[in-house]
Amino acid sequence: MLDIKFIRENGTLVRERLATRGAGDEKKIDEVLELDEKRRKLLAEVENLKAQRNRVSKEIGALMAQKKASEAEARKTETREIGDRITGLDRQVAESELARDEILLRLPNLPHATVAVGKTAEENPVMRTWGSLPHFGFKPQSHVELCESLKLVDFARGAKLSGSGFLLYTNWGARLERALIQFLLDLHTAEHGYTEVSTPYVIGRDCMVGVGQFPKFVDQAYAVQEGLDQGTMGKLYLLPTAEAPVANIHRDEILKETQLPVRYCAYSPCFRAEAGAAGVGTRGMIRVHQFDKVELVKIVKPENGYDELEKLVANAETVLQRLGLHYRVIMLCTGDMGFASAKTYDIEVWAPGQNQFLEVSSCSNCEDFQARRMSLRFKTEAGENRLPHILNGSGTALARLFVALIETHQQADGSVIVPEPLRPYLKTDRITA
RNA sequence: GGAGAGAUGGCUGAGUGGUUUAAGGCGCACGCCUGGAAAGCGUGAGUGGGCUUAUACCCCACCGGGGGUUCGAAUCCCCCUCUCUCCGCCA
Repeated sequence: MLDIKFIRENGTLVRERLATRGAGDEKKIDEVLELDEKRRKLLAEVENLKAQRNRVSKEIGALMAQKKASEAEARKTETREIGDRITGLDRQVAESELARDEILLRLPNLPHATVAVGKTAEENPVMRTWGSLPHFGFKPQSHVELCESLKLVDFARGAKLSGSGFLLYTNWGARLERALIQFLLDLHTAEHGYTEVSTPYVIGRDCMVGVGQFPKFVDQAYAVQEGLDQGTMGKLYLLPTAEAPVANIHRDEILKETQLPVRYCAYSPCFRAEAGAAGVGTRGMIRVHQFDKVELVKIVKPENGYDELEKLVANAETVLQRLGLHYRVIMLCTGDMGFASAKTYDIEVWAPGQNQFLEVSSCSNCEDFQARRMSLRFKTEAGENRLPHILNGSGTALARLFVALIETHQQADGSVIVPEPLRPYLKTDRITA
């Protein structure tokens, strides 16, 4: 959420920056300012009345204590009407506040000044590339073929259990998935200084609002209904990413400055309805309704936000380097950035069987956009409460990592060589049929 | 799922309609005292919002959340959430 005070004082700037996203959000600014103006006007009015009522009530109390009942009665009738006016104004204040926040909650974050301005993914600048295109002395198979021949994933039965977009990993496939999860968690905790957490997979509405998933993207979430009681319907959601619960761990708290930076990593499955994406890259494991991911979340002082973003990306890159996978880092341009982010780098890994790069990580600095939504602050040494920057990044998403890994390390005989760092977890150096 | 108890500031713990402007204690910060410290004494200290050049005044709101009664609610009434104890069920 953007700071209403900032919008008030920098209307032009806000409109310009929002316009670079190309979604027309800047048109909402006038309306927000109007509602805000209205709210503050009504608020001043009602607060004066409340001050007046407080004074008179106190006087009545004093009169009662002095046993001057009739005088007290007179003051009561005199002020009775103030209460009605207050009730009416209170309602109007609440209405304009609600209307204002309804818009504010749907306005995306302002892109950082260093973000490339552009409309679509075509305009995302490539920051760097690591490794090189793998060479094969044969025609590389796609992960779908490999999964079938090596019996790593049973696509048909996954669909039987839960519909298309759900995977049944089998035998070495299941073990490889588990090995990857453990490798990633060990890497980020032991070497990168993150504290591991394991969160509920079913989370409340407030978590979703806090990270900016709601109210705008409700239709992308799976809502959980407890039993058949309609009263509980829609109160809980399957998490779309561990970012949602993890970033909210300190919601409504004031951290001590010395606690920062906070660094968490968490494994979780991620559930995405992918409404409207039917038919887009649905074959195989590239776009599914449920996938595993290890997520990294940082809460840092604002002045360190962008240094920490670079480090976050580097932490995620380490994963691909260790696994010997060719990848590139791109910066999302203003038109392609996510709702809550001020600056995002995506890491894309090369998938030889697809002959394309696949997004396996998205690392963002959301600045204070989420912190404001969830009322997460920290107290400086000087005693001032400030909003921290909240960063998140995948470290990394698994289904696509799985794809790139088996496609890259496949051999002419149809087996897959297991990269060195995974061998202690998988207890084998080669996956064969 | 059933029965009961509870939710008050950083913590503890009073407060059942009006000097509560939330007592007292612990802890915290600063000052006095001291050679230094402890003890003692004094002062201060929450969150959000409005007004404002201002983190200065002043004002409003906040005692788990939401509604209601009243001139006035931490206190009375209704609904909800969470925690604890016991019982039942259960991996």
